[in-house]
Amino acid sequence: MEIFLKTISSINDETRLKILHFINMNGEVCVCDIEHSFSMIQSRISRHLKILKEAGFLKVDRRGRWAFYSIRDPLDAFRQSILKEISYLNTQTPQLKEGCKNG
Amino acid sequence: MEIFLKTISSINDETRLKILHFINMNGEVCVCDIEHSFSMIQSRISRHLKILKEAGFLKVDRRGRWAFYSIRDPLDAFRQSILKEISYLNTQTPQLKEGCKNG
DNA sequence: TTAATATATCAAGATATATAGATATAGATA
DNA sequence: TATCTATATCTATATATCTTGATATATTAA
Repeated sequence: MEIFLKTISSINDETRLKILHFINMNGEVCVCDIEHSFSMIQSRISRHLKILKEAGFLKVDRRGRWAFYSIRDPLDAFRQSILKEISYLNTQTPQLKEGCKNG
Repeated sequence: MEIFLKTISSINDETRLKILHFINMNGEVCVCDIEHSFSMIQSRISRHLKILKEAGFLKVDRRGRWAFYSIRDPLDAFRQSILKEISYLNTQTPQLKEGCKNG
């Protein structure tokens, strides 16, 4: 029950739905890429990513000073069905903008 | 997006998950049955039922002074997958208690 | 019509969540 | 070491949601 509610509440937010869809479309991205693509301050992005990670949708790979987020793989059938449903929504996702000062 | 968020926020609540599962197990029930089975005040049940109905999970059939709620049929694949996922949760559902003074 | 039952809605207080801005941590580089 | 970049976390405020109790509406029965 707790895990289910954590999963559900993680997608009960338009910003997180957009971030999730953005990562699903673009593959592995770092926090500053999302920050600049969405024009949102870093603390906000970071907080949402944490929630999506703890809900089982995302994984992080830390390389150097960057944290690369991507869709967790393998993903169970229920979370997959949620991702599919989100992809059906007509939500406009921003273009990927490389945001980091050092590539 | 709006409809999706309405669907998601409707199941982002433990009470509603239990009510939804209860109806899924017991078929058609009236408000006072739920009220007495859950030992919750009527306004609370009524409010949650409205939210679940507007989220597309339930339908109402008004007969006499009673409102009978049941799972909407047909139900789309996504909401079906949610119901299935809820049925997997180890949530203890109360026994059905007929709550109305006149049967 | 009057009263009782069933349900819906409203209003106020309590709790949860999102946001921005500030601060902390950690790796890279000079 | 000192500094810069990237990310995470904390705090305060704003906003949304849940709960209860009161009230409103509708149906049935006396």
